[in-house]
Amino acid sequence: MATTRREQNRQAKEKRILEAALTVFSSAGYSGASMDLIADAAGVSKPTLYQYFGNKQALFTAMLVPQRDFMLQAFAESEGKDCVTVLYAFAWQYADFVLRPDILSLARLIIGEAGRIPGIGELYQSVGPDTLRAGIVSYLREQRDAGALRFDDAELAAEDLWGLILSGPRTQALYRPDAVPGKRARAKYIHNGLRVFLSFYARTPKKALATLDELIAARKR
Amino acid sequence: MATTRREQNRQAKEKRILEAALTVFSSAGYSGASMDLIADAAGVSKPTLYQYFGNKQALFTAMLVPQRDFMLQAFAESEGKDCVTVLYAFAWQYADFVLRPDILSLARLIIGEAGRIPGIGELYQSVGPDTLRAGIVSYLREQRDAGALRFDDAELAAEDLWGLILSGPRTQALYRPDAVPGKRARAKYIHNGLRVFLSFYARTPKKALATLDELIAARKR
Amino acid sequence: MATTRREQNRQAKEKRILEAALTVFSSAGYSGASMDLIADAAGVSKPTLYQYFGNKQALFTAMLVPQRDFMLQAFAESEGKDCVTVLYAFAWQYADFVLRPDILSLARLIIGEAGRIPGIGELYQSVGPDTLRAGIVSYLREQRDAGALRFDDAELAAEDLWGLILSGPRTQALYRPDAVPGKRARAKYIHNGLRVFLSFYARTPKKALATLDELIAARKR
Amino acid sequence: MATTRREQNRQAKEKRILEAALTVFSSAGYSGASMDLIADAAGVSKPTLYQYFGNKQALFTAMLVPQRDFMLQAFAESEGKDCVTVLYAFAWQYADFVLRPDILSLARLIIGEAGRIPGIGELYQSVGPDTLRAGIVSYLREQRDAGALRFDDAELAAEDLWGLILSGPRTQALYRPDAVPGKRARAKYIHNGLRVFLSFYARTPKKALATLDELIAARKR
DNA sequence: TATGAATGAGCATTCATTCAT
DNA sequence: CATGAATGAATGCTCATTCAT
Repeated sequence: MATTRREQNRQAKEKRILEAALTVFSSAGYSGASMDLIADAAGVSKPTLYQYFGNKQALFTAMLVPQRDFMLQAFAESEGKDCVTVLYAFAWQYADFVLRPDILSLARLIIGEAGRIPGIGELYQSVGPDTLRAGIVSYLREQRDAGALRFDDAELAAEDLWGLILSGPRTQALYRPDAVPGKRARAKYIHNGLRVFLSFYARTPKKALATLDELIAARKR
Repeated sequence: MATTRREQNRQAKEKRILEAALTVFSSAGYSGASMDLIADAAGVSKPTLYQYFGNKQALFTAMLVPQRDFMLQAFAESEGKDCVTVLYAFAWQYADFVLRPDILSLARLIIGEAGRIPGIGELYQSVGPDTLRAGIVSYLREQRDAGALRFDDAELAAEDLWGLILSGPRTQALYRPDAVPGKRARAKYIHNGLRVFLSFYARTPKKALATLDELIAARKR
Repeated sequence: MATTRREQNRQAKEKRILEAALTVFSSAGYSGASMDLIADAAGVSKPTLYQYFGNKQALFTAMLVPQRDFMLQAFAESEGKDCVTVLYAFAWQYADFVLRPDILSLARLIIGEAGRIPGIGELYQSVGPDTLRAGIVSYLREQRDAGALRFDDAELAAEDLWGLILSGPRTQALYRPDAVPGKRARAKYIHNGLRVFLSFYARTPKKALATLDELIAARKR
Repeated sequence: MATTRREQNRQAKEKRILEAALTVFSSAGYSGASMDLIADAAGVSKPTLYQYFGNKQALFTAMLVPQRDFMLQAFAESEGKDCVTVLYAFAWQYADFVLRPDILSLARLIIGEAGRIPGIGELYQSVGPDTLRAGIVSYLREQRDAGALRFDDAELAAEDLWGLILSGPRTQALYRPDAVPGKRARAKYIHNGLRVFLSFYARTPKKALATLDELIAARKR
C-alpha cells in the first residue's frame, strides 16, 4: 500500500547498485574500482550512483550494510541438541560460510582498506567476528551452567574454539584465493580443533570425545 | 671486489627506492599509491623507477623480497633450554613481531591485493607463516623425539599453537589498526593459549603447566 | 478580477524563482550558477524552472526584467526646487544607489557576460545609464531653457556630470567589491564634481558655487 | 648562453599557454573556460597545463601578469612639449588603448570575476587605472609646479580628467562589445572633456582652449 | 646514466536538460 | 501542474608510462 511503484523501483535499483558495488569493489579494491565500472555493472548511469549515494566512499560503506545484515542473519539459529553435536554443526556451518569466495573477497577488501577508511574495520568486525562470537559465548555459558563445559572466561574459550578450528584455513584462504582449503582440509582442522577444545574444556572429556568420534564417523558415511 | 663504486651507488639507490615503495604502498595501497609519490619519497625521478623496475607491479613485487628476507631472518635462532621456556619465549617474540604496525600494514596490503596480483599471497605466505611454521614444526618434532611432547601430526600441532596464541589478537589487529592489542591482551592470549596447548600436547602436562606458571610469575616481577 | 488563485500562485512562484536566480547568478556568475542551486534557493523543483523559463539563458534574461523595472522606478521623481539643490540631491541619490552591493553585483554579472549573451548589455544599459541619463538630460534642458545652465549638447553635459561625479568611485567599486567607496569618499567626488560641472555649465557660476557650498555645509551639520 | 634549448622551449610553451589562456578566458569567462579548451588552443596536452601552472585559478592569475606588464609599459613615455599638447596626445593614446577589443574583453572578465576570485581586482586596478593614474598625477603636478595648471588635489584632478574623457565611452564599451565607440565618438568625448578640464584647471584657460582648438583643427586635416 | 618534459587515458564529480508519473 | 528520477556530456584533475636530452 504504502509502497508505490516508484518506491519499489527505487528500492530495486538501489539493490542492484549495491550488488554491483559489492562485486566491483571486491574484485578491484576500493581505489581500483571506478564509478564507471560500478555504474555499468549496475546498469545505471553514473549520475544515478551519485544521486543515490552521494560519493564513492558513501557508496562503499553503504554497500557493507546489507552484507552485515546478511551475516547477522546467517548465524541466528542454534539447535537444542547435545553440546558436542551443536559445536560440531556450528563448526562446519561457520567454516563453510567464512571460506565462501565472496565472503573472503569482502574480507580481503575490508582488511586492505582498514588502514585508510576509518571505522570500516570496526563496522565489519562488530558484525562478523564480534556478533558471531557473542552467540558462541552465550552458548558456551549456557553449557557451562548446564554442566557440560568448564572455564572461567567464556570469551577466551570462544576465541580458542575459533582459533583451533579456523585460524589455519582462513589465514591460508586470505592469502591465497586460489588455494582455499577444501572439505578434506576443513575436516582435518575441525576434527582436530574440537578434539583439543573438548579435551580442555569439556567436564567429561572422554565422553565428549567419544561423541565427537561418532559424529565424525557418521559424517564419513 | 666485483662491486665498483657505480654498482654500490646503484644498489644504494635501489634500496632507497624499495624502502620508499614499502612506505608508500603500505600506507596508500597498491592502486592508491602513485609512482610520483614513490619517486618523491625515494628522492629519484620517475623514469629512474621505470629503469630500475620496469613498471608498477614489478616494483611492488620487488619490494616484497627484502621484506621476506627480513622475516626469514627474524626467527632464525632458537635456544637450547627447556621446551616450555622456548615456547614461551617464542610466543612473545612472535607476537611482538607480528603485531608491529609496519608488519601489520604490509600484511593488510598483501591480503588486500592477494586477489588481484597473482603469486603475491604465495610469496608472502611461503615466508611468513610457512617458513616460520616450518621452524616451529621441526622444533616440535625435536621435542617429541626428546620425549617432551606427543602428537601424530606436527604441522597440525603447530597450527594449534599459532591459533591458540595469536589468532585472536592478530585478527583484531588486521581489522582495527588503531586498536592493536597491547602487552596485557597479548599476555592473556599467550598464557591461556600455552596452557591449553601444553595440557593437550605435553607428555607431562602438570609439570609443563607448573613451569609455565613460573615463567608467567617471573615475567610479572 | 481576471487573476484567479491559480494565476496568483503562479505569479508568486515566478517571482520567487526570479529572486533566487538574481541571488545565485549574482554571486556565482552565469556559468558558475547551476540550475540545481537556483531551484533549491527558490524552493521549487528543477523541471519547474524549465517549465517557467525554458532554459538557463532565458531564465537569466528574464531575471533582468524586474531589475530593470525596479531601476526605472528608482529615479522617477524630481523636485521643483533650485537647480543646484536638485543636482546635489540627485548626485547623492544616484551614488548611493549605484554603489549598493546588490546593484554592483548585478552590474559585474552583466558586464562579465556582456560579451557572450547577446542583448544583455543593451537591455541593461537601456535602463541603467540610458534611461537615467534621459531623465537627467531632460532636466538639464529644462534648466537651460529656464536660464540656469548653458550648453549646446545636453547629452554631453549629462555625461560630464556622471563622469565627474561617479566614474571614479564606481570603477573602483566594480573592481574591488570589498573596497566600495564610503560616505566620505563619495562626498569628495560629488562635491568636487559638481564644482567643476557648475563652473563650466552654470550661467552664473559664482552664485551656483555659493549655493553648493551652502548645501555642503548644511550636510556636515 | 645560460638559456639552453630546453629552457627556451619551455619559455616558448609557457608563453603559448598564457596566450591561449588569455584568449579562452576572455571569450568564455572563468567558469565557462575549460582546461581542455585552453590546452587545445595552446597546442599542448592537459597535463602539461597542470605541470606548468598547477591548477585553473593559478593559470588564471598567471595569465594576468604579462597583461599587467604590457599595460605598465604601454604608457611609459611622455613628451616634453606643451601641456595641452601632451594631454591631448595622452587622451587619444589612452582612449585607443582602453577601447581595444582585447583590453575590453579582459576588463569584462576581471570585473565579472572580481566578486569571486579574491585579489584579482586589486591586481588589475593596481596596474591599469592606478599605475596609469599615478603617471598622470605626477605629470599634472609637474605642470602645476611649472605654472600651467592649478589645483589642490592632483589625484582628484586626474580622476576628473579620466571621468570627462573616458567614462562615457568606456562604460558603453563594457556593456556593449558590439557597439564600441569609434573615432568620431571618441573625438567628441575627448574634445569636450578636455575643454571642460582646461576651463577649470588651466592657469590661463583662454590660451589653453585656443591651443586645444588648434590641435583639433590640425587633427581634422 | 638520470631526468625534465610530455601525454593518452582515466578518475570522481557535476551540469543542463528531459521524461514518466 | 509539479516533481522524482534519470542521463549524456562535460569538468578539473591525476595516473602510469615514455621520449629526448
